Amino acid sequence: MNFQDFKIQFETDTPQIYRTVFEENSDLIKVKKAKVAVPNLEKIFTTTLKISNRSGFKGMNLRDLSAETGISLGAIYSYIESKDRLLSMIIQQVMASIRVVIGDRDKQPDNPVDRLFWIMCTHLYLSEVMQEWFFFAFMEARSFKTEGRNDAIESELFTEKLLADCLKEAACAGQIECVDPEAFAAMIKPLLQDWYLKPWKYKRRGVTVDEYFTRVEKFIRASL
Amino acid sequence: MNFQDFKIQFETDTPQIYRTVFEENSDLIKVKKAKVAVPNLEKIFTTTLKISNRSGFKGMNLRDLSAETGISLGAIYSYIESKDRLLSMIIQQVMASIRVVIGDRDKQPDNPVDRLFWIMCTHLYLSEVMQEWFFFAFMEARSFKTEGRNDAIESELFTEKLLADCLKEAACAGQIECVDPEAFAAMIKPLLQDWYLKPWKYKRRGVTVDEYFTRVEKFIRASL
DNA sequence: GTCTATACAACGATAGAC
DNA sequence: GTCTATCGTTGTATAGAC
Repeated sequence: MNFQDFKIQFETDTPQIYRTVFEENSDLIKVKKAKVAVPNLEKIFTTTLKISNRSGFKGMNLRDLSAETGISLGAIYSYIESKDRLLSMIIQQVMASIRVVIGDRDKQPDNPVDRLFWIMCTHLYLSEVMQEWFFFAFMEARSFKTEGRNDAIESELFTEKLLADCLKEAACAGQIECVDPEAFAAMIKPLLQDWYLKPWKYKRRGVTVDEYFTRVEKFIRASL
Repeated sequence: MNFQDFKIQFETDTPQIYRTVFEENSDLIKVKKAKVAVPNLEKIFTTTLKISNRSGFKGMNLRDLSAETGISLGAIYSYIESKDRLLSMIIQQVMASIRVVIGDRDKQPDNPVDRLFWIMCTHLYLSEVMQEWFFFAFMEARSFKTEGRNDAIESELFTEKLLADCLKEAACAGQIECVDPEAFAAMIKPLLQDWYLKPWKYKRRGVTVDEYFTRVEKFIRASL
């Protein structure tokens, strides 16, 4: 599977990420008609990501959000409970997406080495499709208070654990040599993160996701 | 050289990083006695880093800074021109430190492969000694307006270029095989950054800088 | 459901006494 | 040099008309 296939499948599988947001937060969203609410939620979320990724979530004020979405300040509060709640909604959505897409057992290959690279590849593809979301979650996770913070740490370790498990299993089966799977997994993670943390670098150099994956794969295989 | 040696040398070479700050900004710092100003600058800077790295620079307010430093709000303005200026002073200081310590031609080994690992090791050590500074610079660089932003990008690419140059030179000399030095250098960088971006992870697992360097070195050598 | 107008709190920054 | 008190602005959030 290449990125194009993934993108098409992602867009059909999850026709509206904003419909999910709408349904899961129906208690605090005052606008009840999906046909009205969903497009406005999309505007609010995408604009929040756009402004925040430029100057930080704390640096974005709701008047700017109102101006750029074209939705009045008062109306915005029909869609969000508070600014803080908007933050946690976004981060929760990112963590849920990772769990669903990368953690999907049905699609994971059985062979541990294949699974390792499947996870890496899928993570890269997902972070490309949701680049602004991933960037946002990484940058703003620390602003979370106590409970949310632990979730964020859990999430960081979730992918890493999946990777480490593949390495352990492959090492046991004698497919590869890997003395410290946990340490090795910890080195793969930042390579995946670089893709969504510095998109400007790779765009500037004209590197595509598929090319980037090939690089990382080659790099990793050399050490196994 | 191990980390202990580096740390001792760093602390004697740069007796007070805050004296440098004091001297280079004497035009806007209203307090003229070094004996008074330097310790207060230290309080202001270290506390800013502490609070900001918890909740972001925009999330820190000057009343909290005043409370935690024990310096009154009014007095703080004898040391900084504005909050924005405080931000840029910190980031400039980080970039200057990188240039001085990692860019020091006199200490760099001549052999390109040795130089590659010297740069990696020195970068790791410096980022350990100045962890809070590095973390801050990474997280807050985007808040910079126009001019400062370019500096931050320059700085990100500075280390990468040094690494790429080593790889090119080593490849030409036939010491290693490396088809795309630029791409390879771009993969080393995030491995160095992970050390100061997620210190909690490595502390929790009891991994030291020296151990981390050994891991990364082994990892890189396998691909050369 | 969406708007304008406004309440109220928090923040950066300054004035002026000591 | 350092303090307290305060100004003026900006920001989140709500009220109430349409």
